Amino acid sequence: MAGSGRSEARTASAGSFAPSDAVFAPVRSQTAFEETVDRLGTAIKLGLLAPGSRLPAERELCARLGIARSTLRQALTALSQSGHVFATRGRGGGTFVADPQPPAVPPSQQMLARWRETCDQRLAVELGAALLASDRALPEELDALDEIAAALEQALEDFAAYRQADVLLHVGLAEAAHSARLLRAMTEVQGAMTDLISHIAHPPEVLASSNSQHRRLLAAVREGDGTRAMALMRDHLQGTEHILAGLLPGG
Amino acid sequence: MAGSGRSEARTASAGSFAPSDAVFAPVRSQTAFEETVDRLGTAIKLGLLAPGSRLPAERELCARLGIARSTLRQALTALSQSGHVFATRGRGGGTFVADPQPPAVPPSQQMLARWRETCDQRLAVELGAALLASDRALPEELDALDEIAAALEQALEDFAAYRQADVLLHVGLAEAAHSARLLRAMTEVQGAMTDLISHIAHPPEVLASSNSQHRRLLAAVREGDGTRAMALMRDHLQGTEHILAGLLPGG
DNA sequence: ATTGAAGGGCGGAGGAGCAAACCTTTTCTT
DNA sequence: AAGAAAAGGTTTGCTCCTCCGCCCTTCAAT
Repeated sequence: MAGSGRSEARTASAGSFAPSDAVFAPVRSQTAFEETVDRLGTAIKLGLLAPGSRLPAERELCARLGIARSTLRQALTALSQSGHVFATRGRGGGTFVADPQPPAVPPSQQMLARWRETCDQRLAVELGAALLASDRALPEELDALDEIAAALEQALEDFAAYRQADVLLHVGLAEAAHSARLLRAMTEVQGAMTDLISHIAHPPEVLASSNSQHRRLLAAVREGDGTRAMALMRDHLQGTEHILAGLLPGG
Repeated sequence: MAGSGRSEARTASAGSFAPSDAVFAPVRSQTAFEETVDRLGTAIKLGLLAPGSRLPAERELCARLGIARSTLRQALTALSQSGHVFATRGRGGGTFVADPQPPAVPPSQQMLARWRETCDQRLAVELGAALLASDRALPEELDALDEIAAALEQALEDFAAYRQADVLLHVGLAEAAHSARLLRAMTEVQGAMTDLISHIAHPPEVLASSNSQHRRLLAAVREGDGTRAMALMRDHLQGTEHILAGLLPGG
């Protein structure tokens, strides 16, 4: 890059920082269409919108999303062509989440190349969620999380089902943190993680150990012990990272 | 909210979650123009681009940002009209960061209403940065951070200067975490925090105590003790939160 | 049979962004 | 002194995204 060592004369006073690379990195602005496909598609892939369930009517949904109906329809058309939703017409009809969901597509080269960044982002989001949930979670929210943890223990043999419940647990934790931004960040990063790991074999022993971590994590959150919750979360996430580091380049 | 208890018949299997509010929240995609003004404006307000320093030439900058030159010029025109940059023509000219920077504008109602969300986001980013930096920071990066901490201790009386060095410290920590996304998230959230707190009086005693936290935090990072770094960071951030909670509504 | 609620389909208006020129100013080189 | 080079400033036309409004088709409920 930078040809000759052209020293810029006067730089910032406090050291030789060069964060300009980050400041001048490409601005990538998604269109409303792309963003909508991402949002709905991720929610569906994560099981946040259950198979068979009905989406709000187009005229209502576009109002909620703050976009024009034609734009929403473009997104729905895309999701319908990829087999994630289907629509029926007439009164009582609507747009429904497809019941056998289409098979997941393998992650792109880009995704695989940036897997460590994704894990870093997840680390931040999950630590924040664990700490805030320890302070703010309501008893009924914790009960719901315990139920999900119980469901997880029944799903050691079926990774698709396991992953789905796992996502609900982590998203539920972010919900219990009562922070809308953290919740959105959590769904985004879980979507990226699902893309990364859904094609990887997970032996039942690994899942069982993961479950024990879930239990201890929820206990710490219930006690309001944020420090322990963060420590447990850290260990929990390192499991995934080690698996990925063993399988992907750039470890 | 939700008017009558309209039970949706069949929902997800594992509990009564309703994350649909988050899934169907408005998609608001910034334009390339807005995003560019934000990026450059924030970098300037945070002091990441030092007053008097020169931006890359328009033809180069628009290539780096991945936008058309006309779009970039719109952004530069906006920043020039707000007094953040100025341009000189001819060979050897260019676009420069204005030297006395224009006075900061008071935060908008929206900003003030969402201050807690901003703090939550900051918590996640800073915890992640602290932990990752403890694992990954290079000695020379830590030395640079120590220098900034030293500069901070000379600035107890001038909050503008203090805040600027403080930002450099936190952004530097994110840099030492070696995660591009975390770095960008850090600059974003520091920009939001600066908007929130720059109009608040900070007594020197508070800043002094903050400095002692900085020192202990950097020591923990240098030792690679991520757990302690996170605990110290947590305490450090709570200081700001308490101040804001005392002054702003919605505490 | 009628009605109402749903998806499906135009067509035009407005604006954002891009691309490729060309102009003007200033400084450096020859 | 002349010219080349490097910068910001300007103009034009095109494309694509998005919005808005209106109408059509389907089909269960009444």
